[in-house]
Amino acid sequence: MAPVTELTVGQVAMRSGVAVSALHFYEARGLIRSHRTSGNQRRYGRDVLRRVAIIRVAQEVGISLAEIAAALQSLPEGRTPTREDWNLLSTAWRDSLDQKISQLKKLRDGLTDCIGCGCMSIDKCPLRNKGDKLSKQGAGARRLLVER
Amino acid sequence: MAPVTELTVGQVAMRSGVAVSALHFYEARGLIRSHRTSGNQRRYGRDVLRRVAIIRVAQEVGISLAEIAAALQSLPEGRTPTREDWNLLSTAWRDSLDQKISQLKKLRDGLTDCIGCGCMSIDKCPLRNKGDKLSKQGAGARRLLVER
DNA sequence: CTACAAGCTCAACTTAACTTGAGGTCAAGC
DNA sequence: GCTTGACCTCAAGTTAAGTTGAGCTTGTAG
Repeated sequence: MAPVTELTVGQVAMRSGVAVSALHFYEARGLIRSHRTSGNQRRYGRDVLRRVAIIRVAQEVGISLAEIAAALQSLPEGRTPTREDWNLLSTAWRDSLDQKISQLKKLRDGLTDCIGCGCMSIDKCPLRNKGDKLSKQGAGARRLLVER
Repeated sequence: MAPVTELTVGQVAMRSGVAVSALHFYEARGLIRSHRTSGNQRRYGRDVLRRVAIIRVAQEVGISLAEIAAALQSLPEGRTPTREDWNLLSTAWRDSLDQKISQLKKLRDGLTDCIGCGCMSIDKCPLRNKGDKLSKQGAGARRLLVER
């Protein structure tokens, strides 16, 4: 099949809403890839748009570029991702996303519970109690957070 | 009523799992507060533990200290928060938390949908389509993200 | 009463994630 | 064929969120 139109860095920037400098940066970090024209300018395949979309959404919810990069490793470098490729990425991420979602819910509902239960002491707080298992199993850190 | 035991910075650090330096930092940023002994040492009320718990949980899900500080403004400085105080904080945050949760779900399920629908082009991706309303309403930025 | 762990302040360093700027190249329109 | 906007590289600056270290003070246990 005829190659779909390639995109310049400026076009990707415009379409994805990400600065050119950020795209350069992502490329340096291995999150996206381009090839070069004879004049050394970057050209991107269309799949870069979806990659950037995922990068931004993931970042927005507090996932670091390093983690995103790791997850994106499961996508192929050379070609447009297939259904199977997405499947790999999705399952690789599902756990950590589920975990983050449950943590957010806990924060949201935990606050509500604190109101409902009327507890004034941190020691009896339902938000706190979730972590108590943890506090017995290791150093002081991480309690109060959802179990990992 | 007799004042509940106050905590030193070291005790708060141990019980909350946060470094002493971080507590100093949070205080400098107005996220927590202490009073001083005659010897200029910090003393914290017990409510600081819950504050720190909330700070850490919120940070863990990608909320910045600035946002957390803003939310914590609704908690009283001088006394242990009442049910009413928590209520204010909770409702102030609920929207942004709900929004983040839905964004995370969109990321998680969006990936799955991409697999399910088999779409290979960003232009037809369900993850993408959510943002299309936005792309018509302003600059290029922010599309692909959940609407705010 | 003295040793020494725990505190204090302030400045400087660190990492992540970019942005800005300088100085130079490419390519599309007139 | 040249001008002008888009690109290129590389270095340095920026903001957030802390950490580390130096130099000095406090408070508690023996």
